[in-house]
Amino acid sequence: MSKQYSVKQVADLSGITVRTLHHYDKIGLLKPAKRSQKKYRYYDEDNLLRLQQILFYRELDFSLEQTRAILDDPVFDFVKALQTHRESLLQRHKRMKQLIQTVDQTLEKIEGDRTMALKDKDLYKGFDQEKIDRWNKEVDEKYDPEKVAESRRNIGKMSKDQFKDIQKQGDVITEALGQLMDKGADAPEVQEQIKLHHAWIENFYVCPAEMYKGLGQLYIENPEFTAFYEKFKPDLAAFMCEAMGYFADNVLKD
Amino acid sequence: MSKQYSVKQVADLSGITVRTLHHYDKIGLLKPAKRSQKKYRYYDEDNLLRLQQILFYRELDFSLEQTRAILDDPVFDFVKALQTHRESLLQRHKRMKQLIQTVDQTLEKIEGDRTMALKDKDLYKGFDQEKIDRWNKEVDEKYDPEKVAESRRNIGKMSKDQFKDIQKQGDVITEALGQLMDKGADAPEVQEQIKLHHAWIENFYVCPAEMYKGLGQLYIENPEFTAFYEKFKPDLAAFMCEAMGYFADNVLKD
DNA sequence: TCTTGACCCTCACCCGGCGTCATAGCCTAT
DNA sequence: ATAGGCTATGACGCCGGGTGAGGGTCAAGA
Repeated sequence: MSKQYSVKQVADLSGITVRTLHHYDKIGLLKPAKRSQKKYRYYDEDNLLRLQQILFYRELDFSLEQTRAILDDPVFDFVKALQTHRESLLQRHKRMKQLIQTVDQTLEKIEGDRTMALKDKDLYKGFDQEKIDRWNKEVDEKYDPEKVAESRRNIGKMSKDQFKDIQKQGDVITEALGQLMDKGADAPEVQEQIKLHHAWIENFYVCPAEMYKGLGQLYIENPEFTAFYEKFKPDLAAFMCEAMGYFADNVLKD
Repeated sequence: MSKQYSVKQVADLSGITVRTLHHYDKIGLLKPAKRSQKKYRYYDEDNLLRLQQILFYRELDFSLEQTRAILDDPVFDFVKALQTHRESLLQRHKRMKQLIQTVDQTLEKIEGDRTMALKDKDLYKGFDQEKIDRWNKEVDEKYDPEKVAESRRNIGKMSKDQFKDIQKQGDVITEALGQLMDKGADAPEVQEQIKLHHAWIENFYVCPAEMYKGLGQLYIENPEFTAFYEKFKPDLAAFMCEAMGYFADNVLKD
């Protein structure tokens, strides 16, 4: 009599979960060799072999149904199944490439918007292109990559509740700024809120003066952002941009 | 008052289904601007704009939840969302490449098995490598690509019932051969079943003598196939291989 | 012998992104 | 009035399991 294995043992040996074994049993993909009186599942060596094959095809992204078809009758077009599958993989591979390109283009466009804001709008006469380039470099080098990476990880780890909280905080600040639009962008009340806003932004990334200015420009250059702020109040985006510029120049002024 | 659009109109304009609009409404991703007394949904231009953005992110394979987060608060890390997403796309892209390579290797290995069967096993002394190569070419050219492609399409179109029927036919034939293992591989009864087997194989692909021989070899060389036939009877794979060889030489003999 | 803790079972709901009914109400044209 | 084309809601289904709940089983130690 050959060895027999419990669900847990098989799970541990193969690195899948017990639940998955239950699932494979239920859908008839891998039935245990024996069931004890008490309904315990016991697997034999053949079962393990079959499981290996199942996992092999799973690795290759075959569906469980396809896998079953192949294992139960490999003659039925084993090679062609592989070839067909290869085709579909190739398809998806191409798609991924396209998606990445599109994302890249979008990123470039946004980055372009920001640079444009700095370059063409003639708002920063004191900074020539060389300085801007140097600043870009500095941001890359100065803000310790480890810290940046860490803050990213933090964001990834944020719970949904934390996420919501922070979103609400942002909304409160924006709302407050909306109420202050009759004041000038340099009014103390406004600047107080902007200070909060800047602190809020720094929840997400280190944001020195020039970057904060750039962000303000982005608010009026990029429709996504503009639309968002217009929902609070008409022209809020422009107002914020101005207030943020003032704050960057007079308070942050790195 | 700006124009308003019914579900159907929006669906037709944007190329998605009405159901999808219902779904987006339910999950709060895209709420219609108005609901009539009778609960009919009416969308306005802003809704259409938002839908465009939703579809943009959908194109990029963002989840609806991510999309909602981005559209409802683009400030919350719009750029980083893109970058993170780019990472995950890149990951998947790499994975696809790997999968394709693995499939290719598997295909090569199988092809290798078959070639080995023809080349090393010294079973075909009459055919030198050159002839084998020529045969490979001929198969590629002779069997009208259109027909091959068509048969592939047919297999793809096969209903599940047809599929099952054909699988059963194959099992019946194999079973019958299992019962005949006490006869010689060249016995008339055996050869009769093998004839059926060959006809059955040609359901899937044109299978001239040499290919049929190769297939027989594959049955004993490739564990997938061997295991399958061993489940019917021990040594059935070897028996079939022999009988198939005999049939190829004496009946098909292209 | 009894208890503990690790293991096992089944049942059943959950995720995403909708497709696909079923059932019923509404609107318009003939 | 009747047909057909639109609309609504609600519920189940798909895939590949995750994640319990609620209860039974087993071996080892006190």
